[in-house]
Amino acid sequence: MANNSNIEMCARMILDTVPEAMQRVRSEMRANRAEYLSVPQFRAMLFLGKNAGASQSTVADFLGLSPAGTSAVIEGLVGHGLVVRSEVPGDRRKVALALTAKGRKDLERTRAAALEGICALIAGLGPEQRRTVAEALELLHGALSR
Amino acid sequence: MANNSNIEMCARMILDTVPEAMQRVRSEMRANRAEYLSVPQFRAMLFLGKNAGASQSTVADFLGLSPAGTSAVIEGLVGHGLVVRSEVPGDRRKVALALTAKGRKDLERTRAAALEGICALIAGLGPEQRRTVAEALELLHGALSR
DNA sequence: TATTGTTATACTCTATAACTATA
DNA sequence: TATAGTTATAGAGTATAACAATA
Repeated sequence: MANNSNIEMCARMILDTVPEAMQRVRSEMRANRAEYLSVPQFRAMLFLGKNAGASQSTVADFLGLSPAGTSAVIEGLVGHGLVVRSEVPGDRRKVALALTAKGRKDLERTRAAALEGICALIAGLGPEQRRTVAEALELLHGALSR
Repeated sequence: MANNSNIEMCARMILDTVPEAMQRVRSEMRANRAEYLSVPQFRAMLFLGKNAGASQSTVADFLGLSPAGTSAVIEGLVGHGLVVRSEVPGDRRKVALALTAKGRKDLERTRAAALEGICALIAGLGPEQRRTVAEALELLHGALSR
């Protein structure tokens, strides 16, 4: 019962705070020179920055989107010249995705701007409070990844 | 410099984890009988459940949306018969919003289902880990609300 | 048959701009 | 002039379903 209230309070905080934080992250991204990159597009680029040559279904898994949705997100990035699709020798169904030179440059800039904006949002927290937040988000990330 | 790395790591965790958590919250809501309520619509209803008679601009502040966007969200709720608009005596520009009886009933059901879904997501965490997460989200909520 | 990806469709989100009505 | 809200418009996000190509 104490256990029950514990887990429910945690769930309530997630329901209250995650959408709020998401709104702010999105606003920060738009405000800080990332006008033409949506959050899913940005996340796809972050993933491709670390996983060059990934297939579209791999990206879909990472983004948590349907194949159709992922296709649309990637299509936008290709349209902006940030990502290229190429064939995978050996399995002609698959598409290998990678950042272009422009994509890598823009990712770097956007990433720095987004981080700066988020730093501004949490500037009011003290060092150990930030440590608590970082630790908790790591826990949450682990729980959601399973 | 240690300070700098601390704040930047926290920002990086936010950028990594908040969108991921948002995806899962949305999926849970859709899966658990809340098919016809989007996250912003649900949040608006939660707010109106505690702030009956609120004006649309008050809801806009809470949601972090523009007046136009808020108008659209509310329009959807009115269309589903979950919210009613009424006049404010004394200032005929304003609109007072409130849940209908159906709205209150659906909110209760949706809220329970959403919490249950989120509880399932974090079931893998231990009690003190959940306490850390809840505490951190409270800190984050406080930081974002300023 | 199962997998990878696309196209079609539909509804919602989100923003900006222009507008009406009221204060 | 300033505020509350709506309408118009546009580009993304997100889902499902139907499809083509490949394995």
